Amino acid sequence: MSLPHAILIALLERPSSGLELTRRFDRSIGYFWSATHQQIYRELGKLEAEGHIRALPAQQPARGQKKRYEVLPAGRAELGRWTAASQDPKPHRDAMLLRLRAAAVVGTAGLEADLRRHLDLHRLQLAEYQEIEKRDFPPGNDSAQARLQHLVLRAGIELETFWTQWLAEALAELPDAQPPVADDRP
Amino acid sequence: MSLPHAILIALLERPSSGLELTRRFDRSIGYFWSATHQQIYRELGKLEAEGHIRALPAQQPARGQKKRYEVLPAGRAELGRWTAASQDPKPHRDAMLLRLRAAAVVGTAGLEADLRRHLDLHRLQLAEYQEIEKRDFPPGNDSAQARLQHLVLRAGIELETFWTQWLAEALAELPDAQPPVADDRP
DNA sequence: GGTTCTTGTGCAACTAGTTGCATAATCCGT
DNA sequence: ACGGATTATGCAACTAGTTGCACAAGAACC
Repeated sequence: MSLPHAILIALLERPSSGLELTRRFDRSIGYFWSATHQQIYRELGKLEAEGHIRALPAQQPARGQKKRYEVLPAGRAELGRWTAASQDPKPHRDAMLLRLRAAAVVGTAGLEADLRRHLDLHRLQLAEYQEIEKRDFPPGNDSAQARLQHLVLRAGIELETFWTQWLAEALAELPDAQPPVADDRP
Repeated sequence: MSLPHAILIALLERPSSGLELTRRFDRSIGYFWSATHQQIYRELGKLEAEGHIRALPAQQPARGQKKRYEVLPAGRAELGRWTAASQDPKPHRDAMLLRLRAAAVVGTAGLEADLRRHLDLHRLQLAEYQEIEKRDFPPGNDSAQARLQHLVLRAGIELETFWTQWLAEALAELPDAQPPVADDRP
């Protein structure tokens, strides 16, 4: 039940319209809490009804018109409450690990292509994170806020690093597969 | 849509009743695909209706009676098909990362206790994985099946290792928190 | 020999997330 | 000005997962 809170964070960082939020969920926020535009619009409606956000006054509040939202004090309070509240870690579900375990029983036939594809996807994501790190977190900026944001980004970097290494190992385990192409970026 | 396949894997590894499956989902399989007993019973019903599994003939098929299931050829075929099919990686959602990002905006007050609690939980899980590794994968066993299973377990170990390190770093970032107690197991 | 505890099975309702489509406004070439 | 592409907003139906409870059978209590 965290989508509303993800939206509150995004809106606190910058008031936005539904579409702008959607774009930002495709980038930064979405890296660890993804959402589609349909979910976002639905949630914006609820958050407005609850008095946590409000639409900035616009010319005509009609369909197909941009509507920008900002967070109200009640919304900021709710976010603070949620952040501090104790929450159990959600159980993971990872289909690729499951498929490897299935492969131990029914064989590895047909797995190689998808392992390779996932490896490429994770390498791409890792490169994107490293790009962001270079751009937004040059050494020397040590404000508390920047350090926290950097910490979150580093989680992304380290997780993607893990997956690229693990998938490369998995490919090496396949009986008749070529070893994965080395990642020869600098 | 992978719960039915997780169940097929478990049943191929060993035919079981609903409750036995539930227990195994609390341990091994559940480490990367969790499920409650309600989900499992529902899915067993569907899998039986589809002809993927069948109940081993029992004395009285009454309520409150153990019923053991085994996988039929159609079920094994379906699992093979699913394992080889291309699947997009699911977008991640991690509430703790989201909370840290929220903390960058609304402050870190109240976070410390839960960070510490999660750190303990991950350390516990890591210890459990390492125990399993020591018990089930002594050096020298290099059958293809064992290597694949070990690979999956190592993913769990490395992910938990990452989280314990990351959470310790996060605690170190909190303004007025003590550093996390060192993990002084051997 | 009734009571309560534990084990095993299951339904129903709810919540969160996904997929597919609908609609309005605006921009842009002709 | 007209007609199609793009931008922006949104509803509805579906799927997957969670929560809460119900009920039957046997064990164990005493």
